[in-house]
Amino acid sequence: MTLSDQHSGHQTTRTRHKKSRLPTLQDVAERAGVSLSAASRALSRDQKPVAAEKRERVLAAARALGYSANPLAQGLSTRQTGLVSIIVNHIGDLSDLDLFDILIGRLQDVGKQASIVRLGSVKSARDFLRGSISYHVDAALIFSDFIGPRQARDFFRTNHVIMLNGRQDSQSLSVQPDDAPGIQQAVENAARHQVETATLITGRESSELEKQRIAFYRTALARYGILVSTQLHGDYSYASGVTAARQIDPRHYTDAIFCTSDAMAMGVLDVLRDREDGIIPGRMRLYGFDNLSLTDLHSYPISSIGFDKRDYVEQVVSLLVDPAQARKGPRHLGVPTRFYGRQTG
Amino acid sequence: MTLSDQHSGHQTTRTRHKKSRLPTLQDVAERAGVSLSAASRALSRDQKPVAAEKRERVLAAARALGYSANPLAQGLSTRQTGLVSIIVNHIGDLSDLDLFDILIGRLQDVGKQASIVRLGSVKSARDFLRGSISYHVDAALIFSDFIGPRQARDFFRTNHVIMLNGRQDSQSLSVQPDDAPGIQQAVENAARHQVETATLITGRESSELEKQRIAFYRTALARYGILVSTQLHGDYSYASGVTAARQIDPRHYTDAIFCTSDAMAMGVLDVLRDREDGIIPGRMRLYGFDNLSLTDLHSYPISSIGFDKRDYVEQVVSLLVDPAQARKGPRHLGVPTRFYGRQTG
DNA sequence: ATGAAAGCGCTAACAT
DNA sequence: ATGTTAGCGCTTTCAT
Repeated sequence: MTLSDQHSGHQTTRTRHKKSRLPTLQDVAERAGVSLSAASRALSRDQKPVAAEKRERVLAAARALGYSANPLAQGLSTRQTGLVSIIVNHIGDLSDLDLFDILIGRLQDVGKQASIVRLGSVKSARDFLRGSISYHVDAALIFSDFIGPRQARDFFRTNHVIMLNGRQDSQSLSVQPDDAPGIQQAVENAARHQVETATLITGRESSELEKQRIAFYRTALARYGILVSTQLHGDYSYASGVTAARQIDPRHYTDAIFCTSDAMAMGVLDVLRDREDGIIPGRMRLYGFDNLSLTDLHSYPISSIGFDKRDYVEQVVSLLVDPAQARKGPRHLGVPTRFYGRQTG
Repeated sequence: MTLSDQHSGHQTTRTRHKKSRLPTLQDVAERAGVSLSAASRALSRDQKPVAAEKRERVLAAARALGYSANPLAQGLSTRQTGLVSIIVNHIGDLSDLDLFDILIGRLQDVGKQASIVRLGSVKSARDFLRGSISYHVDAALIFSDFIGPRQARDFFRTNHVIMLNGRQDSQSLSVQPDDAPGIQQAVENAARHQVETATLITGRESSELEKQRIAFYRTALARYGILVSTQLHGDYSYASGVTAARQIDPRHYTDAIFCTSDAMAMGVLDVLRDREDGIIPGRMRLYGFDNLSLTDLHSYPISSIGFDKRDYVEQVVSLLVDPAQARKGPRHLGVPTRFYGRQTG
């Protein structure tokens, strides 16, 4: 590439033999009659030293050519891809779609692209991640509970891993809802309505998170003198809520049911509606968990416990945008839950 | 980089000054005592000429180092990133979550990563896409109805744009459900149950797709001699279903309601349940559209019309994996819808 | 079969 | 402020 080439406004040796590529920075520089680096500086998002007049020429050339930087090439230099991967089990595991929508929107706001990685099963996790782009992203948001903090650091050899599945250690960054206040408020609500006996329908007790959550319920219930007559296990799903509700002995009086997911609560509600044999929806208080938007439907007006999704996402983004700062400040961020009263509670 | 360096198993000049980078192909080559290109060939997924013994050494070295290729760098050479972007308005616009889950899973099966781009609003679309990675992906799947086929080709330099929003032209690739059979079957079902008068609750008639759908309904209804007593407009949402249902005049007898979305049908059902003034759920047949998994819930046992999601995704993937073939074969693929009978129909 | 070398498109020293 | 140059990590000619 000779100097005279660079100043010609026409096809260059480089562009000639490639048929109709996208315009490159090289092309822009040539058209503007400046050096490659000058063009790079002019187009850079942070203020780099360029003569105002020169910058204009470059910008004009870029516009004329319909130039758009290749993030891959940029990434190769800067080691920043602009890609953030969101690691989930299945899509449905993100119990709330709204959260997902807000998260992706905010990521885009701060110049990141969301890439969804669906793990599906435990075994494939490690191998899969190694092979994929996820291995080289700016940050990874771990929603999947298949991955622990150590593995996460091992997989992504970056510090930019944010644990959102409740599995954190002292070294990791994390954001986690604080279940206590919401549970406390829900139980208080029950107590105010003269609830004396409660049934607990929980998820897998293998999860640390769930164990802790159950402890919160029991502590709060005890505080108000509410007896836990039964504890049943489900897997957070609607179907498991149905199954659990059917196991409740009608003769065994209970005047409130607390479920650790809204989906289970929905299943419970549908069973209660079908039964005329002692447990009547009108007399029974039902509390869910997650505050799914589905609980706004007329047919599932279930009181629930949840956190502010925008708040949550904001915490995640704050860890993302300035990881240096994040490393100094608190590594584990929390967002409080609160009680959302509806018809059933 | 001297030859002796290459044969030493220790830190090389290159690795030394970069603090703890990920191992590169260079590192693998050095450890295996082969050239860079030999290592590349050995690790290539398609069979390149390498001595079997050499390949083994390279593979071993790669394993020992925990090497994993950098897709960005590969992409810079091959112009293939392994990224596919899914362009949507909002996440909720993908009326079915399941579809999303299946799609991402299958993309991963064929070695692609899904990147979600949330457009949010029309105006930002063009500018946004130009700046982002999406501009340089292997393919773009357009679910957002903000983007037409021409714009899509303009945005993404590639031909690998698949229109999934119903807005296609002769040049574009597309997959689209064929609404006719499902509608025909639903109407036939109504006719078999002595339905004589029907109400139609539709979405925005500005959409070509919706207009066509309505035409299908009217044709099928006419064929069975069913009278359309009223046509109301909603926006596909639950809330708009509620609003529409409240507008139905109780004195105006109708014995079936057809909605062009399940969400609207859910709203309608909830209104019907509340009303005791003439329209009784038991006597009224209700048909939705989309076959949402929510219609499997006890409280919304709504008969619906939908397509097989796996089938649909398979069509999309088929266009993706071999675009050359796709360009020869049919460019517009369809998946048939069918009727899913539940309690309400 | 194999290695050297030339890119892919860009950024970041490094001089000037 | 500006241009030159050396990478970023990989694939691919092109000789051998």
